[in-house]
Amino acid sequence: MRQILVTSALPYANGHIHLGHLVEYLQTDIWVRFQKLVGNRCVYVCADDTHGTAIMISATQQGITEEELIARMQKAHMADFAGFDIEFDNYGSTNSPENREYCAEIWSALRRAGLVVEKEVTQLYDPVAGTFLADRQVKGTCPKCGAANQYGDNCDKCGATYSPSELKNPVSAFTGATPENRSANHLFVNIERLRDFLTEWTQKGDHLQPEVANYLAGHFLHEPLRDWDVSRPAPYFGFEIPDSPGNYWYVWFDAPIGYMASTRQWCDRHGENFDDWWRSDKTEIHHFLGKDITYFHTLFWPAMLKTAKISLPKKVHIHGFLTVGGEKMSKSKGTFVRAATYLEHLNPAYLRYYYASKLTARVDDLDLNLDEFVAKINSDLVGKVVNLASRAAKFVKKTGLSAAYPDDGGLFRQAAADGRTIAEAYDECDFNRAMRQIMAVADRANQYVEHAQPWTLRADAAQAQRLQDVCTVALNLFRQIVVYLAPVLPRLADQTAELLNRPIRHWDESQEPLVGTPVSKFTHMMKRVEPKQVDAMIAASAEPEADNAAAATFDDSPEPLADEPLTGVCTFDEFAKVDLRVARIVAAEDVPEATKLLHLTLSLGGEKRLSVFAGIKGVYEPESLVGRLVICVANLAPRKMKFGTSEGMIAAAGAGGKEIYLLSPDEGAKPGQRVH
RNA sequence: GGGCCCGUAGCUCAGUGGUUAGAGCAGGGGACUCAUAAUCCCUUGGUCGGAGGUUCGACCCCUCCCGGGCCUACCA
Repeated sequence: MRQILVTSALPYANGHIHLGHLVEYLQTDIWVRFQKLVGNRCVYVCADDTHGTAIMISATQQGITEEELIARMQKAHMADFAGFDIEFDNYGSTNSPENREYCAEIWSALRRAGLVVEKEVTQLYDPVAGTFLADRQVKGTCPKCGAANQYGDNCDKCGATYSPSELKNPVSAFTGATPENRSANHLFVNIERLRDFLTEWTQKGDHLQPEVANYLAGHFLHEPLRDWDVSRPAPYFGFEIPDSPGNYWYVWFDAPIGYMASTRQWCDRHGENFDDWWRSDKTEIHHFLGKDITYFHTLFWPAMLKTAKISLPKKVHIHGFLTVGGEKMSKSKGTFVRAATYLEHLNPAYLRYYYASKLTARVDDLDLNLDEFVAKINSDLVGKVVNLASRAAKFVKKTGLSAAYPDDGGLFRQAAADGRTIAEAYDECDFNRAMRQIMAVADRANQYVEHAQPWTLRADAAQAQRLQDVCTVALNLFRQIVVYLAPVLPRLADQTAELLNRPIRHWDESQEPLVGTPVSKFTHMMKRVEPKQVDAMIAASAEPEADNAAAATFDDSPEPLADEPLTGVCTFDEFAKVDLRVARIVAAEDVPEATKLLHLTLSLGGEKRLSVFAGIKGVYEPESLVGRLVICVANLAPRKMKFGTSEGMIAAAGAGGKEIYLLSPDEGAKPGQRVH
């Protein structure tokens, strides 16, 4: 039995999980579930990556503390992962005491090894945000062609390159302030001194995919490795460096250490010894990550681990990016789909299978083609796999499976033997190959049913035994397929366990046929995907194209959002409970005894009226309201008030007091229409 | 500006320095009706992005070009 520790890259706490992230978490989760299913001891840890300038600035813009921001985002991330059946053994945060502890430990090892050097760095500084800026965080007018709103390093329009100080009208991308030059001392790690080790480790021992090893050899290791800048001056959201007050560890220093910190939390919860997992040959460590962060994990991270005498990863599995319809994900096209949005429209099993069917052990990008997505789910999962149970189960509902496994022409044995190559494909992360082989088993099973014609057998009472046998074969082949698919489709495995009254706990359940068990009533295990559902998801994800030039001229204050920060995620179902309607105010009268209330009568068209008390007295005159359209909550539970019962609520923005702004629909809206 | 990856049938992808380049889906024809318009049988379809080169021989090696995606820009 292998003992395996698995990580996925830590998602940054500055944004929500989207379909691109899920390539990695699903790939990892499938691999982990496979390892657990075959009986290996496997622990899967992850955490939110919470430090850095971007978090600091976001928090300021939202008017909340960094801690609040990262706590909210962690909650959202964990909900998204759970929604996709991604099961971490521990999900931590880089802003944890455990992480600080391991950062200090590795840091002192780097110091002891004499690898830390100090150098002065001159950088652009944003005096308003009070923070240093990378070149990319400065924008201005291109000095060559005059194109507006270009980054501080080169021009997208004419391709010219320059330094940020050459930009005309340079501004901070965060605050719009004019940046200035400032110098500060930074701490660097001299990894050139570990060149021999890094060359050996990256080029030998199968720790990396071949293309990754080649890339490193050609791109980094052919020249002296530059010192790695691992500190940032205050203010910075992160951990202050103990022996360098006023300096903080750069987010990329403490992020991978978060793998250890998260493991530590798991160990503490389970009475495990941390050193058995990170300082022992008996544990294999596997990292899964995207190609953009290759060098952090294949040069700096091994260098840190080596120096601190901590276990090196056995394998770093690097994957490509997600494209949708062959293109980069786009917010304006609606292909930048958040995990939460997907879950409102589609079953997570669909995406799990689709990605599995496309993932290989290589670094290639993965394309999500939406038409193919629909076709593949309907054809493979519903048409081939679930169909097997669907066409056989009801014939044996009364009898259960045969007492002895009948002659099936060697089909079960063949598929059992296929389990070995399927398992190999899983273990090598070649899920595409595994899925192809599993579907081949499903094809053979459908051919078998076609040939055996249970629908003919059932018409002849003398063939009852034969009918039961045929269905026993069909259901066993189905179950075998479900075992093979269990890492990808855990819910299907559970449903199958219920149908056949036998849990699926181990890969080896695919090796012996199941006989003599009762068969439960068959219910649909997975619905076909309707293209309409996919369209709805894309429509829900589409954001109008932001015109950068125009956006720059708006100068909306961040205060309203800061005063009332965004609330937690609301699912579509929750939102759908609120029935918002267009309504016409047909009567409005003062309530003399009340200080804030007006009594409004709303028409939803036809005879439908709602009597509503609204707290807008003194802001709107009753006469001016009659005839206008508003948006109301039409299904709000009626509420008894001092002056009568209020049957709804009209929607308005503003802080209250004199600041109340009723919402109006655009022209053409009709009373009674629902707001979606 | 530097670099990486990809470009094989309509779509998504396998594939090996060597006989007639494969699969799934889609398309066409037929069968069946147990099943979520599912299944089964047969079948159309590719000058392997383009141009050179190496080789007895290249889709697979080299060069250049074109197209697509991505990373990075001296805090790699």
